[in-house]
Amino acid sequence: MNAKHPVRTTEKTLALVEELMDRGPCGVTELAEGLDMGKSAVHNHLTTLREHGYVLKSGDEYQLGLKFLEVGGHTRKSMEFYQVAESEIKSLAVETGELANLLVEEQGMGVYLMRSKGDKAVDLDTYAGLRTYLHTTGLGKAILANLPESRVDEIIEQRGLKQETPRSIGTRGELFDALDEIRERGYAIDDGERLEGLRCIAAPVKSSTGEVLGSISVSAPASRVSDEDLHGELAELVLSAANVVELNINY
Amino acid sequence: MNAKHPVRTTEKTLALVEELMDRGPCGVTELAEGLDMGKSAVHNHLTTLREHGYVLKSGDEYQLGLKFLEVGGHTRKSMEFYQVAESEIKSLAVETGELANLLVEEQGMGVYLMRSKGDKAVDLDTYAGLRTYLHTTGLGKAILANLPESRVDEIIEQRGLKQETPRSIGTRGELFDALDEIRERGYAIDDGERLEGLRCIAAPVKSSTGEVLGSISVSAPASRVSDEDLHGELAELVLSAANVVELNINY
DNA sequence: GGAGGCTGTTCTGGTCTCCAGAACGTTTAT
DNA sequence: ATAAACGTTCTGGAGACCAGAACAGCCTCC
Repeated sequence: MNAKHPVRTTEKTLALVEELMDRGPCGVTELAEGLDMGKSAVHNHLTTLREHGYVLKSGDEYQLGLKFLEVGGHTRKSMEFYQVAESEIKSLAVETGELANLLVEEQGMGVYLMRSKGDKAVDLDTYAGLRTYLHTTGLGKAILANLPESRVDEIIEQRGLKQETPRSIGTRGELFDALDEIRERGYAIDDGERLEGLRCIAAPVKSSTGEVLGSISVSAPASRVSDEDLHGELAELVLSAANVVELNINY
Repeated sequence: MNAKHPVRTTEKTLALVEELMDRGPCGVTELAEGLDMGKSAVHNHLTTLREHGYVLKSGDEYQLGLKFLEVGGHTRKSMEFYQVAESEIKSLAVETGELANLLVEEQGMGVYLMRSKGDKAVDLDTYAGLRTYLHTTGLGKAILANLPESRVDEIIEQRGLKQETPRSIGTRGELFDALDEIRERGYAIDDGERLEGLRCIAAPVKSSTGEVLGSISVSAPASRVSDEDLHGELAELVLSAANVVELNINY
């Protein structure tokens, strides 16, 4: 897992990118101080990134460019799972009028592939590409519930069980109990665990070999979703969408 | 513009990323040959990128990870123009039933920020993040028509006037004539210039200071769009959408 | 079955390059 | 005016990147 001979110069470039992402547009000096590097080094990295479209300069400020979106968009587009699920997520958003989401697991984290807003949908601070801990969302738990137990332990080891809110899962035992329940029921729910007042229902998508490919969810404010809705019509719509994706992937 | 002291190691990393994007999942040896580098160097770069989530490994193959989408998605989300235009593009897709697009200029190229499919929409090979030459699309020409003449010349100089199809603009004179017409009319059209049988109508979005922020378009197969539609109802819908975005941006 | 051809990975040290720090040219603030 | 910030350029010595060789697995094929 850990590189035997890491390329330190590349690591500096990546640190610079992260710093720019956190700070937004800013100057050379500020970046150099934040990264504990000399101004000239930061400047050299910035101009190099700029020549390749990864960084932009306006006036005396530098910021990230859309080249990352090009590479990321291309990567996403080449994923069969995304291609197949895209239209289904949109339909789900239209049918429910709420926010529909698509998540995959990567390196022990959940990555949102897309979100689609229905006409009543709440506007969360999620976006395509955002990473989350798997144990803190319904989408993530739906995936964890369909991974081998050993892999789940690996992920706990690697990423920990960060408690984002008082209600989120904090121990291995709690998590495995929750995953058992999800497997039995076929879908996961999140009742304000990530965000107060937000309810969420998520279903896994599995390949013909039983491997989990990702998960699909609908998020809605608790005020609009009763328990009967959640476990009734909403569950049916989400499960049905997941099923359609499964069928289309496996032909 | 050109870096005085480029960081060569970073340039190698970026070349590796591009190579992975072009080839898709592949092994160390193949990459090393394609890049004319030693296997060990490629391996070191790959493991470094992997530790930061930019590259994934499955079996003996390496491929790009979704970290690029995270950075790119974050960059896009932090653009006011995107935030404001997103819902309007979706509405436009629903109203017309066709494919609606959002483009911005960056470093002399057009970058698609998003596309939204209506229920009849054709499925083009565009995706969020894709770069195109500005002079080859209606979206790009709508932007060029609202840039200072000197900037347009800079862009021609930097990017050239690549002729993607026999119908696309090939000389500076042709381009400036086309831009004059667009300024007069208020919107740009593309009648099969980029793709045979595809018609496209695009309008610029300008800030209160008159600076062009990007452009909005609808693409549809020629079989569904008569000349009267194109310059009538469709033009009105696109111009109206652009106008709404302008109003929302300038408050 | 074992030899030979592929992989990806590790190791090494000589060469190339990255970068701290100093100096410069501008702009802003006092 | 003066000072203090900024971004940019320059330099050479310390340091790291990488070609090439060697290793450890796979396969395939007589």
